[in-house]
Amino acid sequence: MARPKGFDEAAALRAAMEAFRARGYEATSLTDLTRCMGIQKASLYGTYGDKWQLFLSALRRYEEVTLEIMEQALQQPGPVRVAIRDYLSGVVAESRCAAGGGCLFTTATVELAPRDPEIAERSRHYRERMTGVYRQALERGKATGEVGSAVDAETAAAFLTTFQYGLSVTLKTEPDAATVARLIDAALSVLD
Amino acid sequence: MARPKGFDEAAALRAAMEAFRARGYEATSLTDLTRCMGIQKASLYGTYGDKWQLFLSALRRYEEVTLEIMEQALQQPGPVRVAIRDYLSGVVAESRCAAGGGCLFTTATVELAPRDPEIAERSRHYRERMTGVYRQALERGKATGEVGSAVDAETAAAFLTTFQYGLSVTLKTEPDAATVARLIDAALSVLD
DNA sequence: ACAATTCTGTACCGTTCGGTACAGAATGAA
DNA sequence: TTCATTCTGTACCGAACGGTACAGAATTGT
Repeated sequence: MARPKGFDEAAALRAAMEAFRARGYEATSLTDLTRCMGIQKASLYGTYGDKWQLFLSALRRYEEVTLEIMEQALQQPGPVRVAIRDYLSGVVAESRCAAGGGCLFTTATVELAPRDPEIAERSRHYRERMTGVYRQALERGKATGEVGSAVDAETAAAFLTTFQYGLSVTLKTEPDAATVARLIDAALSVLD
Repeated sequence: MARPKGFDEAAALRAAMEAFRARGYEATSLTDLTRCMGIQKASLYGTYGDKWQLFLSALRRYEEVTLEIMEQALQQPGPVRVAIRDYLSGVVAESRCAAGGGCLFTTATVELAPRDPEIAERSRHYRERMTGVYRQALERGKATGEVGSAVDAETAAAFLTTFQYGLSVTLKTEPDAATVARLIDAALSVLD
């Protein structure tokens, strides 16, 4: 047929995702993207469409990847609180090693949701999925008696989602790991 | 001497602050600013300097205004938990009525802190001041026995600050007041 | 060899951006 | 009045942006 693509589509998309995570949508120029993705403009437009569609693709990928990680972490055997704490610690550590990382949905929500209904809708959808994963874990914890019976799983799950968003903002400027660990423990005391 | 300024400097700055709150720094163009501030470019540059300095001025003003409100709210007589809940409810309500509002520091932190050390520093400073106000209130609550003696005021205060940041992200897409109220109650259970 | 496709690289386009310059009207103090 | 200052309005600048076009090299199947 013809010459095959000379780059890894998934890897390039991952690189774009990292760039958007670090700098947001507007501040990430096409020059930034082509450089960090290791491809030329022509390849970018031919493969992903324009900048906006590339961003949406990165958002979709981020959603799938992070929710997969989250589900796996929270379904870990053992105490649910430990699973949640380890999961959040992992999020923190990952956000720290990826230079200027943080949650892509936090960035997208703050920067774009107020002026773009599609982003607002995707943001809502992501929040609901996250909350669902938390709720499932909390119900498991209530069944084993580990989580207090007075705790409403849906409310506590929504709380943890909101706390995680707050954490991703905090991580932009707070570098002290011990402080962050204490924050997580404080949040988990809601489950008493 | 000469013709006096024909507009209210403070009011114009407040208008700029609202614009930045709603759309962030990059997405707020000079055209947006001059329109919502009701002045011309020449007046803007003559009075506030360039766009960046105007943003810093808005940030400073936002810091003073919001911390003043927060201090007053948390020093209200009566139970501390009630004061905190009313304060957070007020933040939510205010963010809702100001179209596309939300916390200016949340926006600034997410959008600019990763690439601008000055914003990162100001963001840290603001966080510390907020945490300080919370801590003061919590220590008062511990003195009256209202807040559990097992609660560390500094940690709980930092937690509340982070939660408030999460709340400001949540408010970008979550319009249901009852849901938000439950989130606040859940967060306050940390003080048990 | 040939055709089809994708690559790299560069050049270019229209638009918008932040920022400046300037002309003329308005206003107030000396 | 006169002068200094600030206003409004418009026009303009250089730079950067997203996006397109195109030429030529490279790589595959037929």
